[in-house]
Amino acid sequence: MGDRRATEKKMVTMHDVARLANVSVATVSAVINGKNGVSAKLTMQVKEAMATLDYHPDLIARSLKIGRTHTIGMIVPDVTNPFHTEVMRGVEDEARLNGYSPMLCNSNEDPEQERHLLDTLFSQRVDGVLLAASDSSAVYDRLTRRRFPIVFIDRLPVGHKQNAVVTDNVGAAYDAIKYLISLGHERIAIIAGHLHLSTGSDRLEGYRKAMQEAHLLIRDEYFQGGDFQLESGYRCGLQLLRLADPPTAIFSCNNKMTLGLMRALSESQMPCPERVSVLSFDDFEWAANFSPKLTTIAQPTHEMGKQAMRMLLRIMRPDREDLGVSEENVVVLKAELRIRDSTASPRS
Amino acid sequence: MGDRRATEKKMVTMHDVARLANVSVATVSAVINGKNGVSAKLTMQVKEAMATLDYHPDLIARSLKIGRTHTIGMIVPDVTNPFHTEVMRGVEDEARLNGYSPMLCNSNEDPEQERHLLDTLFSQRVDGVLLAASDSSAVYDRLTRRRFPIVFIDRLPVGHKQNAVVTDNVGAAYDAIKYLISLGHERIAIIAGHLHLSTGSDRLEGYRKAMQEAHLLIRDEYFQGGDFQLESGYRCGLQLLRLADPPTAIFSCNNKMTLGLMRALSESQMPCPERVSVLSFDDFEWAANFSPKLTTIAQPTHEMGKQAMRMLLRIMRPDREDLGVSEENVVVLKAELRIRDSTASPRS
DNA sequence: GGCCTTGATTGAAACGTTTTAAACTTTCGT
DNA sequence: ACGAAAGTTTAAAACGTTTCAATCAAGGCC
Repeated sequence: MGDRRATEKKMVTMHDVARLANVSVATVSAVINGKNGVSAKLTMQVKEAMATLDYHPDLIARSLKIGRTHTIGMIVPDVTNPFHTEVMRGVEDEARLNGYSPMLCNSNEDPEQERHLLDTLFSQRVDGVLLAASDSSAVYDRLTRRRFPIVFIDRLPVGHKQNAVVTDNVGAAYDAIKYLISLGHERIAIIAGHLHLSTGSDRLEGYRKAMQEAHLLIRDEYFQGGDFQLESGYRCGLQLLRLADPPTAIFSCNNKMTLGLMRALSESQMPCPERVSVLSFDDFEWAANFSPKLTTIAQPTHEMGKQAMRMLLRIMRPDREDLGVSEENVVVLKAELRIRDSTASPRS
Repeated sequence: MGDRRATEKKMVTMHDVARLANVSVATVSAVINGKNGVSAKLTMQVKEAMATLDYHPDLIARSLKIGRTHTIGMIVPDVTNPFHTEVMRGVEDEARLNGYSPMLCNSNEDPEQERHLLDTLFSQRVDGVLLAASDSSAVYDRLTRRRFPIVFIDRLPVGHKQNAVVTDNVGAAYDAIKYLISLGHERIAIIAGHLHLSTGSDRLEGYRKAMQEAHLLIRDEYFQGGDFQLESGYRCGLQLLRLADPPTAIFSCNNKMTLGLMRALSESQMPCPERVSVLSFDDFEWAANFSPKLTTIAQPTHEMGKQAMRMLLRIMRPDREDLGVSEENVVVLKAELRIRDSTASPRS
């Protein structure tokens, strides 16, 4: 033990195993991959050799050879948003169950970075990607032209309805607004998200539908365009509260914006729900401990991740002849309204 | 366009580029890697060829050849915990800045799964890993023996103090308890985390130190052992509240357990801070909107991620002769006490 | 015009696997 | 005993890069 170089970093390879087991690399490969046709004796020898050398197969080399990496990419706009990590959990469970490793990436709600991530993932030869989009449709086209396996999750560019698993956003928003109306609200405002994304536009549509059906006026100043980030919720909230004729209820289109909105409310000393009701998309662990406890629309996050991963697995299967069949390939999940203390009848 | 197989999935390779550019693959490789010594003319030809073919280098093949993947693994016990995703953000920023792609994995606070993840990452030949440990020291030894680049982050098995970036947990806990004492509390309980992890034992130690220094009794029944999960916070909370002589203040050792604790409080109709004060480790975006607004210990999450990634980069550098130098290689960051409304003087 | 030097270009050998086809065994029917 | 058939084992050719060493072209110097 004197001549070892300090920086030795040699990996133990199949050849080492083969040598120790007095066997060819082909045989080693065969036992690793569980091929039958290897005698019990050699199998044993190989297994022992692997154990004593603590051999770990080089997945890089294997991937290069077989052309698949058993790795998938998952791009979300914000890892610190519990909604996305919860669906990530669903994805992960289903992925590992099928021998895939997901790699989570963060686009920061930035189309530029999203494109960059897609390029990187592509270069890393992931077998497919799950995408909670931040961009408009351009990217999608580029990839789909290459028949690259991709499944949209939660949000997708408006106009595309393929390979996606999403919540029934218009239905959920519609039900939520109807609930507010049933409480007696008429001056209902909305803090919307990015309108070029399905989550943004669909939730707005649900709002519109419910309002129109109740013959309620949708005032221009009650529509506030946010961007799903905390800061925009705060800004939009202040705008609404400053109005001469402020709304009695506010529908916020995601959890982060709701958080901003609540800050705006408390800074403005505007009691909720006494003076203004708040109803928010996205339930989260903390919602029930909020002050006040938040009425939310809970999406089936874990299920969403699971379903998306399943769809991706289906698409990635090399033996797919089903591409021409043009099944719609869209899974729509139902959301659930969780009524708590942030909503009440107006002027009660 | 009639003879194309439906399942054609041919990647465009360096050879294709070389052929189109009338050049050898070596030249293509040279221009891709920005080596000098390629004429302007050929450089141009190659770049054009790459563009028209929309060539993306195969990182798998490259990795196999050069023996590095420019990928690192990051294992956290719970992706849905905002603390961990915030440090992940720091890691990510620093990693991408240096050309590394982090892959996030979830051990679910399960040593078994953590071991499995480490094996997988190792087989995937990541260049290093960042680990928020769930296991005791065994794993660490195995890896360190192979000189595998690893940096512990936030939490590490007790007894190990190498290659880690952590918060000054004992200091932070000590200050927090001193603050409670200064408010006049004497019956102070703790909901601790896993004691085989540094975050668990160090925070307990800080608590002990402050109590002893103030000559306050540490009653057995005021110590509750949790496991950093929501459920355990709830359970321990109920235990404490049921005591004949309940504490006037509770120190909860992480955000998830605090959430459980708050549920226990509200179910038991125990007003906070009137009857019992709550002080929690881990600040998070929602803490200030909690009911009541939570007094917390805020760790520098983003900074933590950044520093850890930096340390890993240092360790991964192949030209490291500094291993013998045996520098302690531990970064300790200061936390900050954020006083809000969940703490008050007793019986006020 | 020969001879060196310098710089640009390329052929071919790796990297650690999988896989095909060929080369060995053995068994067995005749 | 002989050959066919069946069952094991292996040599060698990929996979798409990088890189070393060798080739080639072009000046520069006497």
